[in-house]
Amino acid sequence: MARQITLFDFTLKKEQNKDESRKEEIPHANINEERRKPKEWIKEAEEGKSYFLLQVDYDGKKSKAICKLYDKETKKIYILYDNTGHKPYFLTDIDPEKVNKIPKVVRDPSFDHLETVIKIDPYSGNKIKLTKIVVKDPLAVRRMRNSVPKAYEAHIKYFNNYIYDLGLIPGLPYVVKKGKLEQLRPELKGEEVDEIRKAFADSDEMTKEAVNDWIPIFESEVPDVKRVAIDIEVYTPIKGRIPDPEKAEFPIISISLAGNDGTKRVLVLLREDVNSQITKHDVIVETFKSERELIRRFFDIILDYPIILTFNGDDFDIPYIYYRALKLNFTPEEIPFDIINDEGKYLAGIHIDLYKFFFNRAIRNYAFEGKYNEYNLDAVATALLGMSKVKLDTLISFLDLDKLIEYNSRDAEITLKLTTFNNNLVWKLIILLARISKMGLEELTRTEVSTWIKNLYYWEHRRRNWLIPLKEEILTRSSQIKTAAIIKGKRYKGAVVIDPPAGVFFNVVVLDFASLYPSIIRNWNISYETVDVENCKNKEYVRDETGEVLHYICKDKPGITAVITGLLRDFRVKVYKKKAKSQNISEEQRSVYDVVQRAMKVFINATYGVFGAENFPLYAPAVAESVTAIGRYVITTTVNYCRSIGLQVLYGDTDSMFLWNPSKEKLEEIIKFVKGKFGLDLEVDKVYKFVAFSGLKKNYLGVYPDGKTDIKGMLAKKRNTPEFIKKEFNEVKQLVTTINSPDDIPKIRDQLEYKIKEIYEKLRHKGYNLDELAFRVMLSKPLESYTKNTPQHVKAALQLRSYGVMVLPRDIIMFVKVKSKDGVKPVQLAKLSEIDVDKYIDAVRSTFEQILKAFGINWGQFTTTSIDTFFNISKK
DNA sequence: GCGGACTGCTTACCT
DNA sequence: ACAGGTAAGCAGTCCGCG
Repeated sequence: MARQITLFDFTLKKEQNKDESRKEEIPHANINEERRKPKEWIKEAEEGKSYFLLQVDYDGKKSKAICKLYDKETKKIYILYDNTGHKPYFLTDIDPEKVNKIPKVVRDPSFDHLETVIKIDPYSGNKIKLTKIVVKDPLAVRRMRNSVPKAYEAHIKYFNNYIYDLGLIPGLPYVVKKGKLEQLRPELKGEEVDEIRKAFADSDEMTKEAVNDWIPIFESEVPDVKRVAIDIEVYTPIKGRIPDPEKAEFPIISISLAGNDGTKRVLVLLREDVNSQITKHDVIVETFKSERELIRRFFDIILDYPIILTFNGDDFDIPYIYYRALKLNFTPEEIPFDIINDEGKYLAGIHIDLYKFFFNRAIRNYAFEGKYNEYNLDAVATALLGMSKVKLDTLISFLDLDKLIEYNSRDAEITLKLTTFNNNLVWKLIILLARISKMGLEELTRTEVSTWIKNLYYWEHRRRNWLIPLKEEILTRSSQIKTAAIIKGKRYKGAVVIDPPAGVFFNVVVLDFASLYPSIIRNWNISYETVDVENCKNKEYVRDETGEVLHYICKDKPGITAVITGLLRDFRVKVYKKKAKSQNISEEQRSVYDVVQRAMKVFINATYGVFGAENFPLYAPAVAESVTAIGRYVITTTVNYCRSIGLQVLYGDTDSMFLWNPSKEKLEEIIKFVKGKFGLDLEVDKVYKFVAFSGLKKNYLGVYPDGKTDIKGMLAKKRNTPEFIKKEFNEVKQLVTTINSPDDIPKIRDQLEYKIKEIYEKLRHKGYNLDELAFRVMLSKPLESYTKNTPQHVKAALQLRSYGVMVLPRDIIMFVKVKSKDGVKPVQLAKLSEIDVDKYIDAVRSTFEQILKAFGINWGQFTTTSIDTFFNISKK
């Protein structure tokens, strides 16, 4: 979590040799293996009742898969043990007789039996015979898979394998019939079905077939599952030391709970060391004389909830509670938590750590469009809810109980709200993502988008009875790369960026290709099993913008990636984006459809990228390279066409074109051209009153007719730019938005000049405070890992550490530039008087130059001579 | 011993 | 562990220089 380091963040310098002390501190460090949880935390599901499937797990004691189901009526979670006799297995391409001769397989105590199965080869479409090695427990697969020459589908987690084989979809409603789960389909109105049919009228047969299966995923109701957010506060005698959960050496002084059933509760420990007077609160406050009683009460309350939400609970709250409870002599059987692989497991239901979910890059960029760029609770809540944590000017340990209750309860409230705001947007998003990826909630919220996509594709392979190919088998076909990346260390060439002029241009229309890469994947039938494959009758060559042939695509049958991406894209564009804007339905319904289209966007946009990612199990560099090559070909051809009909293309990046004052007719002409030539949709994305280009790529200020602005890439936008520069730039921006025609520009030039002189003077006179002057840079890794050089923020962090402050990865280091050996000092240790003013003038200069250049002003014109003149005058 | 040209590292952005 | 492209600022190195 990105912490803001405050002056209170001190820790003992002796922390270093903590390894030895740690071992003694954990009395239960080795009992993980034999620790057992005989208590039945969850009841079994009943025959004939309907439930929502939330997750599938493996129960080691019963050696069975278990489904975790939610009942809307009782608001409780139930489990259903597997009744189909499903067992773990993997596949191999040798005959059963040969497998029988491998002792490491057939002599293993967990070996069960062999079967011959028929699968379809994704490349040829032919049926192939394989031997299925069935075992009694999932760990046996790991032991055996290296004993056969080729082991297929041997790296899939058992519970996911179970989901694929039974065709389950987490997040959908099911009814228990004869002990098995049967999907309940939503009822659709006739016109809704018609609308969907229409959207896929021109699609291939394979897609049409699949559409029916996807409808429940998008249309089934999302249940508002009962859940509670929790947050704990721990007493810390030493300033700023973050308590170590495994040691759990300090008492839990307060636990807050906020439920979507209206619960607002704080359990607080009465203490001698602070004022324990408690006045009125809008939450229920329960006080405890002993910490043990407090924790016991906490366990009692949460057992009513099927879902627990935390913010960073995997790394802090849950393990702290767990180890602290053990320390207070709770037996493991009394604690409804367990810590497995750095995850806090809630044994009576499901625990979702929202920190991990909001940190997920795909969620940040595609679902929330970069609305937050720091990932602590305060930053995310401020950006999404407009609500922040209670500000403190002292340590938690010193707060009187009234303030502690207020602080603690706010955190739980915010955490809950992160899932309930905008009609449960985030909750619905999580469920939609679970349905699309076919993953249980706990795994989904803790993994990145490549895992989601992998799971979606594995599930789809199994549905078609396709054999999931080995990584090597894909790479023998689609690993050839033909282009060189511009950036050192990258594997292949990416997108085109057109060099923009510097200047102010009025009436700029931005056209962009609607989901360019996904559309290319769909229209060109791109997939791992269609690019550069042997035995192909119907080939289409992939040419980039230079006309060079890079790869070929096989058109004999639809590619799985093209089908799935195309289906999601068409559902999104033709059905759900429209529904999200429809005036015929309620605001609440519209917001549901907006969530649906956002969830799709995540998968659609990330699909191209994963095929170029080495760790993705279906990694196929030729696939990724084909997509960008076709992208370059498409945009280059279109830009040339624009220019041929007399339009001025000012700028473009990947899939966009900035046109200067185009006529409606010509716009329509281009759109028609693109549709006809490529079958792609080109759309008017934005219309600017004017755009101020700095002359740099990915760097401009666009102003809309109503005065609203878009700033892209400019220094003034970057998080690490000091606040005072951002503030001053903002004022300049306000000035600039008032411009309505080229005639207004000279007046603005004078005002810009004056403004900069003002800043210059204020700097010289130390008119800004240290916080405003601070550069804020994130530490991306542990201090020791900066071995190649020592950047400034690392220097500042080192100073902090030698002063006794703990610094961790993802911390934001605030430092100022000073005239000293290092050239920097952390704000906490700096004085205003030692600021290196010249360095700040440089920073002001580079930030403002980006806008000045657009207005044709040269910094040197008025700074070197005229600023000095200005000062000579003002000094008089 | 020092400065300029250069490369590499790091961070933060854009699509 | 989705991708590549662009920019800024600094760290560090090499080279030349009586």
